[in-house]
Parts: sequence; structure tokens; C-alpha cells
Amino acid sequence: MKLSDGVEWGVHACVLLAVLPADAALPAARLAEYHGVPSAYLAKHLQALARADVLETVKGPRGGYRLSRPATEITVLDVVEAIDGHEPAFRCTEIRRRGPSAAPVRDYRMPCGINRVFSGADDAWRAALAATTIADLVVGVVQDAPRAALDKAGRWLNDAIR
Amino acid sequence: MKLSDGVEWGVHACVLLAVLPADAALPAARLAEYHGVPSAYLAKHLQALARADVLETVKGPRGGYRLSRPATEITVLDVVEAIDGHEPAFRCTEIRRRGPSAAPVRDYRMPCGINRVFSGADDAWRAALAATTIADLVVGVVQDAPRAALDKAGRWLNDAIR
DNA sequence: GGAGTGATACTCGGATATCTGGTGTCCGAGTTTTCGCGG
DNA sequence: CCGCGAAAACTCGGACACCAGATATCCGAGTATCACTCC
Repeated sequence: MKLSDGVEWGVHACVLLAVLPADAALPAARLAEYHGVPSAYLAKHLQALARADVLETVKGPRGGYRLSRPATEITVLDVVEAIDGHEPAFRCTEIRRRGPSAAPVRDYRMPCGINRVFSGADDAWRAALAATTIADLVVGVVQDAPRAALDKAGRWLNDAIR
Repeated sequence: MKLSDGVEWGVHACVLLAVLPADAALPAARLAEYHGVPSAYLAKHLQALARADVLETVKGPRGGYRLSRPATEITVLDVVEAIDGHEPAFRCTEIRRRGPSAAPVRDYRMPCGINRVFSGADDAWRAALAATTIADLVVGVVQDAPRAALDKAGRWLNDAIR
């Protein structure tokens, strides 16, 4: 089980977009350049984020992507589900109903116990991701990142949205 | 992000093996027949479980697989990690250290904040899976499964380990 | 009848093909800007 | 100098190849069983 690399990129992109001045936007090419990732492929994931109403797009020159909501109202889970989909990691195939000891389908009232365990784990995973917002991550980055990196990032941003 | 189908099969197989009489074993072919899954492919996952010391193997006629420990001491997480590996779903590629605003590596003391969030979610997921043992699942199956299915399963088992 | 021995049948184990989904890329549709021109 | 308009440049958006890992399978290695033979 592995999470798509695009998820990591998407979260980082949202964090960067969160510190943009209001009404500014950043093109996919700039976001890719900033993070050192393939531009075209990052664009694919940004489109997914736009479809999920996490980002909104501005077309034409001076256009690009920006957050569609305040960073305090976008959770990490929102980003993950936008890119990775809403499917749970575990998909019960109801194999208990197969094989030589199966009973008629209508006799299985409760969901499979194994399914319940995995669903619970999935809920815990999602709850943990939903507890953190993009705004929280911004605070963390500002606290943890080296001063020099923050300065460089600020200058780069000013130049990018010029 | 999707969990391998083999994980589901492995858990079901362990549940069935948990109700075997002591010192009996069940071949991979029988386990596959019981669950209605491809025999050779299930065998692959059973081998992984054996390598992880969840199952032990008995070679030769009347041989097969059986639990290597009491079912109360095998958690669902043990089975999942044996088949799916110990890698966390999210692997931080440290993209914060790349791009035009990067700083020297030694300046990044703390793990990336994004990484911390996903690690926490992963821990919650694992904790939820570790909270349930195979023995617990057996109890659940006995409670939930239709009476007819349990009877059929009992007869089938007696015939299989004959 | 009992023990030894060889053959046998059955099991796991790892090495080997196939295929779906993630990875990576490209060019077309649409819009804002901007430059030029006329008033 | 100001307003209008057309061209242009820049952006997103979805459609198209490629590749790794999961899926599925097979045959060889090893061992307990069993039958047979000999004592």
C-alpha cells in the first residue's frame, strides 16, 4: 500500500499557495519549479484539486491556481481525497460468501467482521488527517524552516507573482 | 492508495486456521478452495506469512499451514505487515530541500511538518489494526455468520483434515 | 509378526509471465492582457 | 489624451504513451507416509 507521490506534491503546493497575497495566483509551471518536480505531472494533480474545489483556477496571463477557501478551512484530508480518491484502502470482496461453506446472501446481515476492523482503521487514519489544516502546516513550516530558506522563498514568491 | 487483495485473503485464512484442532494443518490448496480464490496466488501470500512467523509450515503429506502462535497473540496488523510490508503509506521525499528556495541540508533539524501529520495518521491506522487479534475475529465470525454456514464449514473442515 | 528400507505421493518454495494502475508527457480550448489605431 | 478592437501570449484542461508493482502461474526441492521385503 503506497500513497501516490502526487499527494505529497499537492499538500506542499497548497501550503505555498496559502501564503500568497489575496487575489494572486501561481501557475502550475511556477509551483513545479519551486518544488523541483515535473511540471506537467504536477499540473495533473492540481487539476484534480481544482475539480474537488480545493483550488480555483484563473485563466490567461497572470493566471494560475489559488486556494478556493481560507487555509483554515482546508484539511489535509481534503487534499488527499481530492488526489487519491475517496475509496477506502481496504475493499471487502465478501469472500465469506464464496466457497463450499457459503450460505444464501440474505443470511449475511452484518458487515464482515474483518471489514469492520479495516473500516475502523480507515476512519482513524482519515480523522488524523482531517485534524490538521493547511493553515496549521503553514505555521509549522514557518517555525521549522531555516531562516535563510524562508527569506529566499519570500523573494522568489515576490518575483513569481510580479 | 489501495491495499492488496492478498491482505484480505491472508486475514480470512488466519481466521480459518485459528479454528483448526491443535497440531493439524491445512494445505494452501484447501484454503484456496474454501475461500474461492486462486490457489497458486494465495500460496504466495501464505509464504509471506510464514516468513513473518505468523504461520508455520508442515511439509509432506498431511502437511500444510497452521498458526505459529495462539490466535490471541496474532494481531491483524501482524498479518497486514507480513503481506503488505512495513513501509508507511506516505514516504516523505523531502521536496522542501529542493527548488530555488532550498537551504543547506544541515539546517533542517525537524522532520517536515507534512511528514509528521502523515506519520501520525499512519500510527493511528496501525494502532487500530493492532487492537484486534485473530481470536477476536473468530468470535465475531461465530456471532455473525449464518448458522447454516457455520455447520457447513465445520463439516468441510473435518473432511479436509481427515 | 515386527523392523528396516525404498519408493511414492504430497507439500511448500522460489523463479517466471501477464496486466492493471500510477507515472510522465503532450497539444488544443479559453481568457486576459496588451499593443496599435482612430477619434 | 482616451477609448476601442484585434492580435497575441499565456494559462488551464483533457487525451495520449510508458513503466513499476501487483496479479497470476508454474515447476523443482524436500519430507512424512506407506507398502514391501526381509529377518
